[in-house]
Amino acid sequence: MPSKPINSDNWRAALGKNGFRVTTAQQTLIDIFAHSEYPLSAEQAWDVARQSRPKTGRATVYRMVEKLENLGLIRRVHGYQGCSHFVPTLPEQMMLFICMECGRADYLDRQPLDDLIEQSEHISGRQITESRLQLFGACADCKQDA
Amino acid sequence: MPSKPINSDNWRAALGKNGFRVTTAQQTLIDIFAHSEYPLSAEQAWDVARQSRPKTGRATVYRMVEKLENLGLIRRVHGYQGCSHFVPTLPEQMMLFICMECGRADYLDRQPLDDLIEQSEHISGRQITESRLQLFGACADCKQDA
DNA sequence: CATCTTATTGATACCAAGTATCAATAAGAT
DNA sequence: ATCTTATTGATACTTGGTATCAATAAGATG
Ligand SMILES: [Mn+2]
Ligand SMILES: [Mn+2]
Ligand SMILES: [Zn+2]
Ligand SMILES: [Zn+2]
Repeated sequence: MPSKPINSDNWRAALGKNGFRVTTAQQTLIDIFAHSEYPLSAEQAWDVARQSRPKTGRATVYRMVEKLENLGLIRRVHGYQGCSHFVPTLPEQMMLFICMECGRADYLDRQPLDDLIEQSEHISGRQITESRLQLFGACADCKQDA
Repeated sequence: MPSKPINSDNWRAALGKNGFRVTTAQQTLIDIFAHSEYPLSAEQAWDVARQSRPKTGRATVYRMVEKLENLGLIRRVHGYQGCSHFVPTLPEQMMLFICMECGRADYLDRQPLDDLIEQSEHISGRQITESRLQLFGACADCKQDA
C-alpha cells in the first residue's frame, strides 16, 4: 500500500539491532505487515499467519504488534471500520487516506497540514504535540469504476 | 467543553420529534453527555448515571449512545486514550482538540482544513468524503501552569 | 559441534467492552 | 383509567485483548 514496497529485511535488522531474537513467528508477521495493501488488525494478521504457520499463538501476534509499534515500524490507524489496524510507518511522516471501496491505504504529503497546525498553535496559545488526520473516500481507480 | 454550554432541552425535543419516548433514563444520560467537560465513554457515562439513578442498566447506556449518535447529537472521538468516547456535536462542523494534561476538549474552526482537503482532492483525483482530524497537546491554561 | 542461558512461544485462563435476549416496566395515546 | 408498545434492566454471551507459566528454540559461549 505504501507506494514504495517496504523492505522487510530492514525490519528484521531493526529487531536484531534492538537485541531481540529473530524468530520464525516474527519473520512471518513481519512479512504480513510489511506487504499488506490494507491496514490489518492483530486478529486479521493472526488469521493470515496461521495459513502458513498454523500453530502461531494469538498472544504472540499481539506481542509482536506491540513490539513493531514501539520500534516505530508500524503505526495504529483508527479506520472507518475498526479502531486498531496497523500500517507500515513511512520514513517521512505522512497522512493516511483509506479508500472505502477497495480498502487500500495510501499516503499523502502532510506538510500542508503541519503548516496549518503551526499557525493554529501560534494564534491560540495551545501547544499541539500530536495530530491524527485520516481521510476516507474513493481512490482515483475506484472513483472511475463507479 | 463546548465553549457555549449545550442546551439539553433541545436534545429532549429532538428525541420526541423523532418518535422516541422521553424516559428518565434518557434524561439522565442526556444531561451527562450535554454537560460534561470531557469526552465520555459509554462505560464512564454509566458510572456517572448510576450515581443519581443506581439501577440504570448497562445496555440502556449503550442503546442511548447509539441513539444520540444516530441523531447526530453526539459524535465519537478517537481519543489519545481510548477509542470510543463521545462529545456533543456542534452545529458547525469543527475539529477537536484534546488537552492531554487536563483532559478537556475544545473545538477549532475547521474551514482551513476543509480548504486543504479540497485542494488535495483536485490534484490527486481522489474523492474525499470523510475526514477525521484530532489534535492533542496542552491547552493555553495547562501550558502556562507547566 | 555441544552446551547453556534466557528471550520467546503457545496453551490456558482470564478480563473488559460491547451485544443479544426476554420478561417486566412505564410512556403516552386513547 | 386503560391499553399499546417502546423502553428498560437482568442475564447470558461474544469478541478483542492481557496475564501466566511451562515448554521451546535463538544464539552466545567454549
Ligand atoms: Mn479509534
Ligand atoms: Mn472538490
Ligand atoms: Zn479504491
Ligand atoms: Zn488543559
